[in-house]
Amino acid sequence: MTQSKITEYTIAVIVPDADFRETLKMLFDYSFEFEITGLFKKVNELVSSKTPNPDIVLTEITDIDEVAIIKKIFPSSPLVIITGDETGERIVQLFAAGAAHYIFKGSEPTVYLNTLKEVLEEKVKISDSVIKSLLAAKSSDNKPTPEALAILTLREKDILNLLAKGLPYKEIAHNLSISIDTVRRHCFNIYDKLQVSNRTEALNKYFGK
Amino acid sequence: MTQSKITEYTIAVIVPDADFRETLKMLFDYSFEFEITGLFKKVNELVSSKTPNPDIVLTEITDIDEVAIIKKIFPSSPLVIITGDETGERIVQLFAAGAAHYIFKGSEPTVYLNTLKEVLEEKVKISDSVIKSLLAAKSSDNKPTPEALAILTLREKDILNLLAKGLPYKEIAHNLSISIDTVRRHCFNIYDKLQVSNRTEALNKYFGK
DNA sequence: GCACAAATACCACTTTTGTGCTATTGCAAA
DNA sequence: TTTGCAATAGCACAAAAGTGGTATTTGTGC
Repeated sequence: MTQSKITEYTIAVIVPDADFRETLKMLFDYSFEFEITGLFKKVNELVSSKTPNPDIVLTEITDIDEVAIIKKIFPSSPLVIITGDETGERIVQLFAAGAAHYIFKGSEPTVYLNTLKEVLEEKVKISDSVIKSLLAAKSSDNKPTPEALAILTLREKDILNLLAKGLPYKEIAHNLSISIDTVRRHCFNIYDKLQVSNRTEALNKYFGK
Repeated sequence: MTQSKITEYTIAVIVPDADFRETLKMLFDYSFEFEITGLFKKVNELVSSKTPNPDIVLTEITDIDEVAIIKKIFPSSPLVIITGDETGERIVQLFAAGAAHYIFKGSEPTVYLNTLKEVLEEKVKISDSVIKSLLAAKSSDNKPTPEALAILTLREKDILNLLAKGLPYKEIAHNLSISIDTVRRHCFNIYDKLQVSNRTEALNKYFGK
């Protein structure tokens, strides 16, 4: 007596942990809706495989560039990330990298299945424009702190903006048509005022990290 | 001869400025897709009205508390905010208050119509959990460029993150319990891969300026 | 006119970085 | 099994950055 599945979605799973991977395999094997067409430990396994495009991809990988690679291999398959990161520091980047949704690792099996189905049925979707807006909004937080702005002179800000480009003293000097020693002097004064001891720290402090 | 509208969405508009409100009224009156079912100057006008739930709400109000009130009155209607120059923290807060999207005030009429349609048709939506994550992630926002991500090894990324703090070799070495020479080697390899010649340039390239 | 800050400049010195070599170990893919 | 890369480490030298001192010019405010 065979059991026929009603709505069957193909799913690719990339999960490093062996036990967890097996658990997920069982979950999908016993579900009526999903059929695993690819089960991988790491992204590079996926790279060298010739797995056909699944309807959806589920992965525990949270490294941004690896997520990007998965997205490159299956550009049209929605990508769901399993994460234990409660603070969600990386979540923005994960969405930016192409994730469609995410699931907390400790969630119940039904949460996994329901979230995946929701994503597939397009009930939840985040538009690129919204993501862009959010990222843009966040990056424009990188404005100088008021205190820092107040204590630096105009010229010091000029210098700082050139420091931000990674230019060496010599080029800053040439750029502003002043002597290298003057640039050094300005830098020294900047570090002194911001109470830091090198370029990177100064930039972090001035531009808000 | 009457003109029948094809897809007609109901829309509520809350805009303080009289001229602008009239402009929007005209825009929607002449559009085929929207029918204004509520036109208000302020939020308290909306409160005392008995306007039925519209398909979508458009408002110029950017005060977080008032936005929250609108959201309370029409909990199921997506809310689109018209904003002049709001950047940074504020936009994230607007999303947190329940906004589905926003439009810059100076935008072309078609931008208004298209954005509203996008919100309605694409089910553009951000879940609360994502908003919380975004708020939590805040300033610790580093978004490496995909190309840069692909070529750096895990260890090199470790190093880069410490470089970003402005730490000298010595402290990076101590931090990772490896020798200074190894740190120098990693840095050299990083610069080589990113095709830059110092820390600041590397950080700009990797973290997207 | 004088005081003061900002911008300029030079010198000397130390520390940190950046670059070019070589070389070993371990792991994973071909 | 061999090949290749990641990670480790050492050494030497050149280049740049950072720190201290002093000093001149210029413009603004009192």
